[in-house]
Amino acid sequence: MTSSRPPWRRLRRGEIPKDTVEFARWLIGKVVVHEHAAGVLAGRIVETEAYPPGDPACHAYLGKTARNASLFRERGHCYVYFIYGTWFMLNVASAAEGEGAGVLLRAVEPLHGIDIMQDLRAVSRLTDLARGPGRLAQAFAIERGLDGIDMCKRGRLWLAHGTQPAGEIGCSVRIGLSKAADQPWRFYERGNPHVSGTKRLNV
DNA sequence: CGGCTGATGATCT
DNA sequence: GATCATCAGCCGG
Repeated sequence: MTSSRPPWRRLRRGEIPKDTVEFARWLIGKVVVHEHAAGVLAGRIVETEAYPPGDPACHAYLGKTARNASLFRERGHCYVYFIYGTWFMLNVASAAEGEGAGVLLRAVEPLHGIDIMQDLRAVSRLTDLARGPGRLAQAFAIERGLDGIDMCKRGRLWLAHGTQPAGEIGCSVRIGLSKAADQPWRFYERGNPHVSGTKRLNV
């Protein structure tokens, strides 16, 4: 691609499903774009997890704080947080203003800016670039400064429709939780090698 | 391939 | 002081 504008069609807030779990499923096959200083980074979303209102595992569950404030914004805003002393996680708020819920982007298939992602991650294998939420954030140069951005508007970080529709979508329990670990709120594109998790979760 | 473990720092109690 | 929506590296089968 040259210097022209990225080709993907931006998501409108009005077309986002209002139900968080439905939204997580719907996001499979959509595209996330970061207009980074080094160039445009884009990937096709292949794995998500829903953290709906009232879910004990949702960061909004215990109420609004400085860290999780973005989760309480209108659906479509991003929520970036730092965890395990090393990793950022990229989420999309999924509820009405003030309600508090979100969808974690767990893995993408790199589409554009792959050479930049390889520099950011220091790995060359395509399937190691953004398979897992921490890796995704690293490959996409996601950091604190991006927290709260409206991903339905023109800007540094936004969501778009894919050019390739989602394939068959699988569902499993969420990964890495101690609370509400039995809810089937993880979604992934079946057979896609960029999906994280163990073999038995990806049936 | 699956299972385990140490690293690492912000956040909240 | 505990917890944490993880990862890379290592080990055994």
